[in-house]
Amino acid sequence: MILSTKGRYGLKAMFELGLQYGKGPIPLKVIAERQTIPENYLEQLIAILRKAGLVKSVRGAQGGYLMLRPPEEVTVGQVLLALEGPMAPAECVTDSESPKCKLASGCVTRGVWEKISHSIHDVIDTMTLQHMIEEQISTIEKE
Amino acid sequence: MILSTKGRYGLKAMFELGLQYGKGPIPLKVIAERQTIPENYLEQLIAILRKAGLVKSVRGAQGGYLMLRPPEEVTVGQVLLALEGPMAPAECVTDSESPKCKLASGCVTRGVWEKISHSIHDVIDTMTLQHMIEEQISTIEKE
DNA sequence: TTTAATCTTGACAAATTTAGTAGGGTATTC
DNA sequence: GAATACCCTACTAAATTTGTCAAGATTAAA
Ligand code: FES
Ligand code: FES
Repeated sequence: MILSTKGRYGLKAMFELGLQYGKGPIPLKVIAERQTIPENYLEQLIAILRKAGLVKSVRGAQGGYLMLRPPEEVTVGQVLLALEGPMAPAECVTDSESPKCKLASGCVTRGVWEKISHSIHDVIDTMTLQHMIEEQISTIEKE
Repeated sequence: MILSTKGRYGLKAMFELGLQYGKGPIPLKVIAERQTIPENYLEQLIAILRKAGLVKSVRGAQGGYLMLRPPEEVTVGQVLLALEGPMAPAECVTDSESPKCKLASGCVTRGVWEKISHSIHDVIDTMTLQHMIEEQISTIEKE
């Protein structure tokens, strides 16, 4: 159960956008180079993030992408939700309105999925891009 | 990021085998019916579990499958590892010997993947089939 | 106003995974 | 030897993953 490159590339890209926050737009090309992501593929990923309302675009020369909100307000969970769908082991433990599992009562695995889901969300819903940035700074200082 | 049916069916099947522990082999057909899993497909899944050393088979009439160890000693994590591969968001935070991520130092997302991985394993490596069985019994009693 | 930078959209596609289906073979028991 | 049940392999339709490519729209800057 490894995440797809969508989530892995996408979070790296959002980190770069977080670093840049408040300093104007940054073109995709730069992000793609820094994080070694195929530029054309990243284009598709950032389109998803744009539609999810996490970033906005500025067209034309000197244009690029920028975050709509400060990195303190954007959680890892929001990014992964947009790119990977609900971060839960089964649909029935998602907040989505589809209860799907009719067998919910009497289902022997539901309890497990709920516990896994909660533990994942404890992490990703509290961790923001700002936390990632701070962590990165402190590991660099140690070298 | 929803688990595939491999993991979802497989854990349900292991639950049934856990219930049956100590009472002789149980045929696949019964498990498939109780948990509504296509029998032929379950055959492939249980082959994986057998190769992983979690169950053994008894051939012939009155045969079937049984768990090698008591349900207290089998964790959800062992089952999911066999069926879904490492339960981590990225390869680099797996115990496997492939360090893959050459960029580990300087990687901005690794910290996130580590935290997610730990929180998942906190749950699945401590939860056993016996826990699932007990939980199931207590929810039935409440009705 | 022209040019270059940049986003936007949509098409295409190879490789892999998912979620089965089908069927013949083998071992065991009654 | 008939019934039961595991064992193994092959096949497949559909979806997802992981991109690549090309044409066009928009805007800033020269
Ligand atoms: S897997 Fe959803 S209720 Fe059982
Ligand atoms: S994703 Fe593995 S070290 Fe960065």
